[in-house]
Amino acid sequence: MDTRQMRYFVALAETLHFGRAAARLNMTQPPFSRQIANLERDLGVTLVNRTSRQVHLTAAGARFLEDSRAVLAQFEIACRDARLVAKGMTGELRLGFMMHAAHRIVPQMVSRYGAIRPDVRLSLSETTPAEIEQKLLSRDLDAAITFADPSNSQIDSHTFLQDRLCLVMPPSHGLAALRSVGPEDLGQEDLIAASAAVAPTLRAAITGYFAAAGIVPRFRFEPQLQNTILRLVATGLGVALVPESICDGHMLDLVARPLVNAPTMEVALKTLRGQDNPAVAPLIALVRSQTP
Amino acid sequence: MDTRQMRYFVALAETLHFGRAAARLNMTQPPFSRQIANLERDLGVTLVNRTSRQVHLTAAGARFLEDSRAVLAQFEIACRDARLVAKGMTGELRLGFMMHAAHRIVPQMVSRYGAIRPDVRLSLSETTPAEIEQKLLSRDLDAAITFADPSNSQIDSHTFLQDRLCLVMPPSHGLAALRSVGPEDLGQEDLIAASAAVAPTLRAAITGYFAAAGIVPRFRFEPQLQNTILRLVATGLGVALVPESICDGHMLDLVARPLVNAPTMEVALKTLRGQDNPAVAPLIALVRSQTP
DNA sequence: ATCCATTGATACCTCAATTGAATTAGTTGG
DNA sequence: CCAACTAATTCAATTGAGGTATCAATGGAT
Repeated sequence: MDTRQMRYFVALAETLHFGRAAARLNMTQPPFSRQIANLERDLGVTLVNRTSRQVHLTAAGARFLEDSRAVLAQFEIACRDARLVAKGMTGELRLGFMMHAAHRIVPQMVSRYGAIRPDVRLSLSETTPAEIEQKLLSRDLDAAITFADPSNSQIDSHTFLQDRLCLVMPPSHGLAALRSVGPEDLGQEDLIAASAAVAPTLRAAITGYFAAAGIVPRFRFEPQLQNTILRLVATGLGVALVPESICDGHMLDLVARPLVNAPTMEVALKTLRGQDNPAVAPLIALVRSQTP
Repeated sequence: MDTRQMRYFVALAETLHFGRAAARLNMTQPPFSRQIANLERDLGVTLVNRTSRQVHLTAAGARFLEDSRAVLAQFEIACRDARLVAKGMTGELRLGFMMHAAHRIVPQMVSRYGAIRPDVRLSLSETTPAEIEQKLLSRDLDAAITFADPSNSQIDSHTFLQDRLCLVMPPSHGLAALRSVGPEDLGQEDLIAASAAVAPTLRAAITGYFAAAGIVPRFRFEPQLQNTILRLVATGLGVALVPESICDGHMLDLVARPLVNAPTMEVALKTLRGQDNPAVAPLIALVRSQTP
C-alpha cells in the first residue's frame, strides 16, 4: 500500500469514473481498476460502490479521500522542504557562542544573517569556550563563535575580529581616575577571571600580560560566566580584564579603561570541516566580508 | 518517489547503517542502497553523507526524517480511520428531520445513538418533509425522520411512532375550556398549518379530518416551519392541529387539547436502499427496538 | 422485449523495476 | 601492509505494474 494508490484513489474519487480517472493519470483502465482493487484489498475496506452505470464513494471512501489528500499534501511539503533546506534557504542553524560574544557580536551577526536568510531558524546556545570544540565535533553545533585559539585540525576557523582587553571596575574605584592602566597598577588588586578550564585562551592572555611585566596577579574569584564577572566587579569585589566588545552599551555601574600594551584576543567563527548544512555558508561569507 | 522509500530512509536514519537498516526491513543491503540513492536522485538532495566508515544525516536529511515520520504516521491514521469508518465505529451520520421531530423525537434518538456510537459525529439538519426524499436520493442525507408517507421505492421506511394530532391554542381561547374538541367545533376558527407543498401528508390528514365531518376548514396562514406555527398560535392569530410529540415540555403560552377521533401520523426513519454508511445500521436497530 | 452503448472486471502478455547473490572498492585501525 | 568493515557495483531472477483484447452487467432506446 503506497501513495501511488492514494493518488489513483483521489483521481477516482474526483471523477467517479474509472475510465476517465485512468485517462487523467495517462494510463488505461484495466491496470487502474486493479490498483483500486488492490488498495481495497489491502485496507480490507470497500472504498467505492460500483455498478456498471455509476460509481460513488462509501462512507469509508469519503473519509479516506479527505485523509489521502492531507497525506499527499504533506508528502509534497516534505519533499519541497528537503530541497529548500538543501539550498540553505530554510532549516536550522545551531550557533554556539561564548558569553563574551553575547553583548555585541552575536546580536549584530544574527541581525545581518536574518536579513539574508529570513527563513532559517537560528538556534542560539551560550556555552563556554571549552565546550565549543567538542560540540562542533559531535555535530551538536553547526557553527560557533569563540576565541581563535588553535584547535582540532577538523575545525575550520575564520577570524573576524581583534578584541582588545580593557579593565573594568566600579566607578568609585581609585584606578578609575587614570586615563589608561598598566600591569604594574594592578599588582595589589583582586582580579576576577574565568578559570583556565573554562576559557583557556583568555586566561592565558591575562596571565601572559602580567608575566611580561614581572607582576604576579592575584586572582580572587573564578566564575564561569562572563556576566557573573561583571556583576562581581560592579559589587566592588574586584576588577577584571575583559574584551572591549562587551563594554558596549549601558554599563551603568561600571567603568572601563584601556590597558597599556593591551593584549588582543582574536575572535573567530568556527565550523566543523566538511559540515554539510548549507545554511552555514552565508554565515561564513558574512564574517569573511568583515574581516579586519 | 513513494512512501516505501520514506520507510527505507527512516530505517536508515534510525540505524545510520545501510546493512542493519536493510536487515531490519528484511532485505539485503545492495537494493536498499539503491533505493536510498533513487530517493536522493528524485529529490535532488543528498540526505546522508556516507564514508565507508560512518553514515550521518545532512541538514536536509534531518528535516526530511522529521517530515517523513509525520507523513508515515498520517498515512497509517488514514488507513486505520478508513477501517474504523467501514466498521461504523467512527465517521459521520447525516440525519435529516422535519421540525416536528425536533421537540422530542430527535433529542431522544440522538442521546440513545450517542450512547452506542460515541465516535460517530451526528450531522443534524432540519428540513421540510418535502425535501427529505430528494436529499436521501441524492445521498445528501444518510437517514431522515419524517412522516411515513408512501415514498420512492428506492427508500426504506421504518415506522416507529404513532403520533396523534391534537389542537393547540392560546390559554385564553374559548375552546380551552373543553376536555376534547371535534371538527365541528373548529368550523369558525382560523387554522394555521403548513402548506401541502411543504408537508403534504400532514396537510392531507388535517383536511381529511375535516372532510370526514363535512366541515370546510378556514386556513389563515401557511408558514413553513412548525415553530412559526406555534408562535403564531401563541400570538392569538389562530389555532393549529399538530402532532402530540411536539406538545412536550414547557409550552408556557399554549394549551393543547385532544381531538375526538384524532388522526394519527406515522413517523418513520427513512434511508436510501443500498446506502452503505455502516453507522446507519445501529440507528435502524434502535428505532426497530422501539417500534410500537 | 430486444438491441446497443457504456462501464467496470478479467485474462493474458510485455516490460520495467525491484530484489538477491556475488563481488568490488574504499577506509580505518592495528 | 594487512585485516575488518562498509557501501557501491554487477548481473541474473523475480515481482509487479501497465497495455491489449475481451467479457459481463446494466440501463436506455427502439
